[in-house]
Amino acid sequence: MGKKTTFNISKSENFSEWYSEILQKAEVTDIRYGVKGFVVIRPWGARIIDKMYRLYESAFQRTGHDPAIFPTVIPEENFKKESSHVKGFSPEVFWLEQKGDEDKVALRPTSETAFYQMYNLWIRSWRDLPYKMYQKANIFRYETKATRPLIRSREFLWLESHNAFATKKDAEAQVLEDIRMTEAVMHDIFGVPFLPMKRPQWDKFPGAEYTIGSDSILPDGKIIQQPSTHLISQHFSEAFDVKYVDKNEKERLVWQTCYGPAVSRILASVIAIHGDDNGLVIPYAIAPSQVAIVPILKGEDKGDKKVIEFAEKLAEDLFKENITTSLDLSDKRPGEKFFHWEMKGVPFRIEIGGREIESGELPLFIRDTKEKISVKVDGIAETIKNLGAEYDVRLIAKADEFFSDKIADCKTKEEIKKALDGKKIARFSFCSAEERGADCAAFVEKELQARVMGTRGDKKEKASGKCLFCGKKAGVVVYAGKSY
RNA sequence: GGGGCCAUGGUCUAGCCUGGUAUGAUUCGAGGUUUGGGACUUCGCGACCGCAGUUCAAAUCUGCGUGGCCCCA
Repeated sequence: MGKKTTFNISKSENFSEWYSEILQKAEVTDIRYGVKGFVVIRPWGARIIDKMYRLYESAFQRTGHDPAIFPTVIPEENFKKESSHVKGFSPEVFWLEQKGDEDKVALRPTSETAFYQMYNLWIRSWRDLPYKMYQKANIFRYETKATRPLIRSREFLWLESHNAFATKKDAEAQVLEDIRMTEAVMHDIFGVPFLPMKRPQWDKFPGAEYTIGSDSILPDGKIIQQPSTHLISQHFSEAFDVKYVDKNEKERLVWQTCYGPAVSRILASVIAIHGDDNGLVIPYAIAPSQVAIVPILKGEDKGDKKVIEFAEKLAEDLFKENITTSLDLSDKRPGEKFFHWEMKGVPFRIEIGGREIESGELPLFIRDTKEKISVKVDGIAETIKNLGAEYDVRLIAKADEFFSDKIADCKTKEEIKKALDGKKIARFSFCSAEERGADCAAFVEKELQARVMGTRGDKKEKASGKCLFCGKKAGVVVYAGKSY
């Protein structure tokens, strides 16, 4: 076996460089486009993203959301209607100057102010509610901090839902449904573990009553915010005058929520969490190619034609069963092909030579465990599907294990520091997640270079003792970590 | 928000201090020998980030711009 490794850098030793290198080597992205914060997503990455979108969209539709496609630009007037929203987003908006007297327009940094203008027209009666709609969109934010491909780009790919309800209770139930959707898709399919964190008041979405973000962690111990859901209550319905007539013929403002999973950023987590020093490891459910077929060729005169025919038929049969394959007929040597498809993160590899045609047994290599087993040609599609399901269960379990180990309970500042230095998330008692806790949070940032992520959004955790920073009675249990 | 480092064929890299024909590997294309875990070989294509300045002469020195990476807040 060759001594060469695929990467110069190991993921555990230097995640940052490993990440840059894997994106390039596996042809996921290309950073040479030449505009800061904008990257090209190459076919291998685009195919993963395509599958992720399909799965996420089907989850939206199953939960009663309708698709829509809104313009990329937002009129300046709309954008400015909700005051805290303007204030929060203004610094990162790309503005487009138009010709002549036409008003300037914003490249959407999020689309509340696009949707709600129309909701004002579309929502008339209690019969229209709940009103649940989503779109697949490119979003533009002028990030000033260091940009990283997929992790923090100035243009990213996401889905955003904007929902309207008759009551606050209904809206709050939607927030919980959003968290369940994150669990069902991002965790249960893509294998990205997270904590639903209710953001402190000083860190909520501009225009929201409260925000629940899904925080995941990368191998370097840094927190990455994944989908967030927001109860925006009536802040926008007031600004955009989105009203309905209730059963008693009274006009009422709707209660609203919004939710935004960034698919391109989730891909960053997928790559970071599952990948290893041999390259990508992609869950079976979203792998661009689920099986690589490598024919072992020995020369025209030694039956290559039969081997190729056999391999082509196998690819065809698997295709009919909705299993995507890559049949590698290039003239590289087998060993090189093996390494190539491993690096690309294809879950399974099948080798086919004269021996296999004789025996009807195919060697099947499994990417994550790197073991080679033997499978029968008969019923192979079924076998692969079963192995694929097991494959994903294994990846998710491994990711969960990695994640569960990352939360450290801390009783002193020193313990918090130790947790953070050990690339972990610190959990500790804290005075308050309301505005009055902001000073202590600023202290955490300054002294520990960490961000208070918030309190659990899915359950209550009981605080005890005093806040470690101001000494007042602790009211909440918060989580803090180094942030991207 | 502040600071540092860097930019040479597709990729990685030598040369830069001390200005004068740009090094090597890999990739890519063509051929041959090969093919059950990264083969070998011959030939070929291909580069000094942009603009300005200094100079007889700039990859090399200076300034500005653009892009990338890292550290700190």
